Amino acid sequence: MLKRLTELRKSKKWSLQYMADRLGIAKSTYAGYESGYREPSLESINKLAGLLETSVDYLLERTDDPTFYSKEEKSKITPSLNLTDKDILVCVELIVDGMTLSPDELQQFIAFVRAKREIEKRGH
Amino acid sequence: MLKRLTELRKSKKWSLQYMADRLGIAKSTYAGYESGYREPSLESINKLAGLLETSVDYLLERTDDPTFYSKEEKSKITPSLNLTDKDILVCVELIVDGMTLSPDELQQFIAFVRAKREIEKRGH
DNA sequence: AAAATAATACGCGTTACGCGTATTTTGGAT
DNA sequence: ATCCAAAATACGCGTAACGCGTATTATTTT
Repeated sequence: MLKRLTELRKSKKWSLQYMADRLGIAKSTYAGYESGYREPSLESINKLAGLLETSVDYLLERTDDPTFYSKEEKSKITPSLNLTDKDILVCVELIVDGMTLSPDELQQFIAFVRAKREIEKRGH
Repeated sequence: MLKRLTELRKSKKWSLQYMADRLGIAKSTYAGYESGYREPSLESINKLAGLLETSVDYLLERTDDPTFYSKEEKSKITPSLNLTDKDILVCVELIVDGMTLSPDELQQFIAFVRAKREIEKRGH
């Protein structure tokens, strides 16, 4: 039914005609998306998310968070830790069973992961 | 072309048949998605993102971040990480040699640390 | 090497997408 | 309140393409 299409379009005070023009489709076609009479193609839903500045997942109600970060923005805010960085423990505390991980343990862990991945590779 | 469908499916070592069964469609139909011969419906792409534990936006290449998490899960992020929390990877990406750590790898690591600590204890 | 499982290719019937157009509704100006 | 234009909703039709079954080819397993 894509009711969020309607919500977002109205919040921006855009008309069906305007939306249709931006997408390059007929007004009746776009109207069908909002009413649930028709389903947009993947390409169209992709454009729609861009136009409305949100995620496809929000339009499909897989999430309630309407914000969407571009590829560049994402890399700034997504918490991702490079464990191979030997100074990582200076910035963040890693805990197992309530006890802080020592630098030695981290080193051993990395060696462990590398060995395991090598074995898995050969397995193919 | 949805090449990420292929990537994620293979990384989980699932067959076309298995994917088709999980989605409730024919194998040839699903194969069409990966090859680009067919396009999945919104319902199917939604299920696919769920199955492959990622976002629709990632499947459609609107983002390069494969992780998908809800608002509540996001709020778990803190400067100190409890690796024993089985949902930790939902919030934070851990990287070794440029490759994201899988849940399996983290679990094995925790078991590894516990065993090592147990041995050290006996040494006293 | 044979058997089994997985992946790719193709033809066909039917769904439903997208369009144009017509009708109804809304909102602003007089 | 009335008129009018713009916006929204409804509907019929042609056809693109979806989904299926099945056949063929490739890959893995025993």
